[in-house]
Amino acid sequence: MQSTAAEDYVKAIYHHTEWQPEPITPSQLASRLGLANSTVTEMVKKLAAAGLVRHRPYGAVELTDDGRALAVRQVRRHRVVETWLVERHGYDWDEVHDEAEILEHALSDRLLDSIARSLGDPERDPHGDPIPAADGTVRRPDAVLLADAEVGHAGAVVRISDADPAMLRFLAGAGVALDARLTVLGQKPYSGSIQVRSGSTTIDVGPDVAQAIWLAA
Amino acid sequence: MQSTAAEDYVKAIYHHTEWQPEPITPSQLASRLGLANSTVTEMVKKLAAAGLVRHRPYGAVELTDDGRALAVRQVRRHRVVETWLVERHGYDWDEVHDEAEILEHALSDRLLDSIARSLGDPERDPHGDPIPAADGTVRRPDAVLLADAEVGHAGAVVRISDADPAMLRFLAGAGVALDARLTVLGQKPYSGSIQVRSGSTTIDVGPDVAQAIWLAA
DNA sequence: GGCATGATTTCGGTGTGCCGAAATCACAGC
DNA sequence: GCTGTGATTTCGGCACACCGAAATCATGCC
Ligand SMILES: [Mn+2]
Ligand SMILES: [Mn+2]
Ligand SMILES: [Mn+2]
Ligand SMILES: [Mn+2]
Repeated sequence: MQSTAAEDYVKAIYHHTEWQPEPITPSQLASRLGLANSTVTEMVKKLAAAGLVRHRPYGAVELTDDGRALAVRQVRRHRVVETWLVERHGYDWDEVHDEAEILEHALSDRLLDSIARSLGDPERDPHGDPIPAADGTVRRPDAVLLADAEVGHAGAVVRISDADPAMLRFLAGAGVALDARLTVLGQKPYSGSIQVRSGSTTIDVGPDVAQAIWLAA
Repeated sequence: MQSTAAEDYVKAIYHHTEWQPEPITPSQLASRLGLANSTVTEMVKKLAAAGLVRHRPYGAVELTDDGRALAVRQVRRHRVVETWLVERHGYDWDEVHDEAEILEHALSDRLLDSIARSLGDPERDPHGDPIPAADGTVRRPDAVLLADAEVGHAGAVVRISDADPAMLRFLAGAGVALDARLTVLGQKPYSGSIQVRSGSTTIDVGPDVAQAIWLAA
């Protein structure tokens, strides 16, 4: 059991607990992967038999140590590829995900490490997600979700979720990029949106965006 | 019908007629792909239904124009990847084939063309095989198989078959590389081998090698 | 023209990863 | 404690790419 499907499953499970620590349910996993619940149930059973995942019937799904190791490896591959596409091939940060999703399964370890080295062994990808080292080491920066940040909090943008390419294009247009310094000004009453200052301009960001941006703590 | 399997089938068919023009039989195709004859019969039927291949029962298999176009595209991808691995990632010419065999199915056209451009749009791969242009144009150099070359013939090595990695290592050790100038000295009686001069040294090459090296005409 | 032979095709079957519909379960609210 | 509800699992089935064994065919030789 080391198919590209298995790689995507463990990566999705890992991803779910990377920035907030709650185990993932089968239906969450199914919707993240775009698959039917029944498909996920069956595959989870196989992953459990292969020792990559722990799962008691009707419960959540958690990675074993082996599963986590495979996931970390896969996350490294994905993010190295995304970084390479942006740095060396002129892709925008909203264009890299789909290509990386395929390529991550097709590169040998040797080639992937060679690409990483040629990029100077970067520690984060174009969206600020940490790139695990070849030995599996992960360093995650201290960060606060913009939605959870207190009024007055100021800090550099450390990570932006790459889940929605359209949002990434919007943010790039609004001047919000990695390392941009943001200050939380406050809530707009009844609007559900947060006012943020970026340089000399003020932006209103809705709840979706506030759930996608992480600031240095 | 545009699966990685289909891509490999049309590539194998194309390959067979690239340097000598005889149509390929199902069993030749099977042995080249490492598959059972029955598997190939079935797949050829599907390829024919998809318009990539012409085939009457019990006959040979030929590419249609569509099939040829797909094959040329695939050959380009394979050879660009091989070149990239050698030029940019320190692979030896006997190490690139397997990695390219997988990667060729995983790169988008955009990324492949970007890689090709970064290499200066090379016209041949590490083994001297011509790399088709993005528009499908192919230029094959005038060449003679060493086995067919007349005594006294002298010319640069233009192509070496990459089918046998061990042979490639042997040849590299013997100083036979792309563009090396060889002179055919003659046959060794009863040995089945051909004497060749490379620079100041003389080499005896057996029939396998003589079938693998092409000299400028 | 008949026949042996090897190539080719047909046939039944496998493993993987997926699906929708039906059955089952956990749990929250009463 | 019962029950309704939504989540989860089970079940039957499909597409793809593959296999070995059995049947069929084309051909070349007598
Ligand atoms: Mn991504
Ligand atoms: Mn993937
Ligand atoms: Mn291939
Ligand atoms: Mn080659």
